[in-house]
Amino acid sequence: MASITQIIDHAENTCRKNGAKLTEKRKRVLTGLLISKKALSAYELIDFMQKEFNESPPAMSVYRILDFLETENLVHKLHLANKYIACSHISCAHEHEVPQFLICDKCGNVKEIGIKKSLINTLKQNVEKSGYVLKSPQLELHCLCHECA
Amino acid sequence: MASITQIIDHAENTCRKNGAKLTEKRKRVLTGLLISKKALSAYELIDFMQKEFNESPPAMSVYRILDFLETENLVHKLHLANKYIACSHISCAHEHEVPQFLICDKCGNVKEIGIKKSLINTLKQNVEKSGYVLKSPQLELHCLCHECA
DNA sequence: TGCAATAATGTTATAAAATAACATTTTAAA
DNA sequence: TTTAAAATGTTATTTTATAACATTATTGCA
Ligand SMILES: [Zn+2]
Ligand SMILES: [Zn+2]
Ligand SMILES: [Zn+2]
Ligand SMILES: [Zn+2]
Repeated sequence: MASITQIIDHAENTCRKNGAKLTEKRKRVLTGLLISKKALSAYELIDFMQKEFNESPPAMSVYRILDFLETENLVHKLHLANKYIACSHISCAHEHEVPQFLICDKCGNVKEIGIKKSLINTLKQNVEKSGYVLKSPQLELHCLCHECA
Repeated sequence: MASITQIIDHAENTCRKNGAKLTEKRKRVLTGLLISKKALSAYELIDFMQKEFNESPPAMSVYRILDFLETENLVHKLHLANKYIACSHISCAHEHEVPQFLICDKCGNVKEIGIKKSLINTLKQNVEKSGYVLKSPQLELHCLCHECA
């Protein structure tokens, strides 16, 4: 398990390669999400940063920064509850798979797993059979985690 | 394709069987959702009813009524965007399957299809392999509809 | 029937989440 | 250095959701 500093360094390199800049403020927002074990809404993240770093960036900036981090594939947005979570593969070299999120409805813990190609194909086929085109097969499932089950 | 009146009558019977009451106001909210082809938020639904029926029930009541209709399986809530849509099987006699929603990201049209048992099992297995328990396999997928693709 | 108890709906206030419009600061190029 | 673009800040507003309490309607029963 890489340290936060290592993760941030790695993320900075990834951004640089994409011609994007991981600024100090962006780093701190990302650090917040990395430390938090749960997915957080923008406002929850601000509260969290206040407690952890004694720093509350304005909501607007946080929204923009989260958008940026999402574009760079450093965080994911869970539409299910409009919350964000740091990518589990944030320091991996491999291409990012389509993520599937297991969200514990009780304690809020989230686990990110990759979707099997075969499952994606099944989904795609189902969708096409209905005359639709699948844009993103990202799945977000209501679950209970090991502790809460 | 059953008429709205027929659907409402059928829904009323279903409710009665469950010991619940489909009141006039509940009927009108449901009618709104039935006429709308898209999933609507509570507030969008109020606007829609204002235009269609020249009637705007208070938001609080609409939220409560939507909760009721959801409990009775007459409408579904799409958590993806916190919107509601009338069930496609609202007049069917058969047991309701686990729904899978194809949501057109461009025009907002939603198609409700049933999930194959085998797909549900695959999902369940994936989840269990990760130490979680699947609470609800309802799927909400980002798609493009035939017209928008 | 008349009267409680319950259910359904209404009202008002407030909280929470998201976005819009514009200002300022910082950074990178020319 | 000057200028353009990018990043961030500020303020206001909109949208969504819930809480607390009031009123009305319905139902069961004395
Ligand atoms: Zn990821
Ligand atoms: Zn849990
Ligand atoms: Zn349905
Ligand atoms: Zn469409």
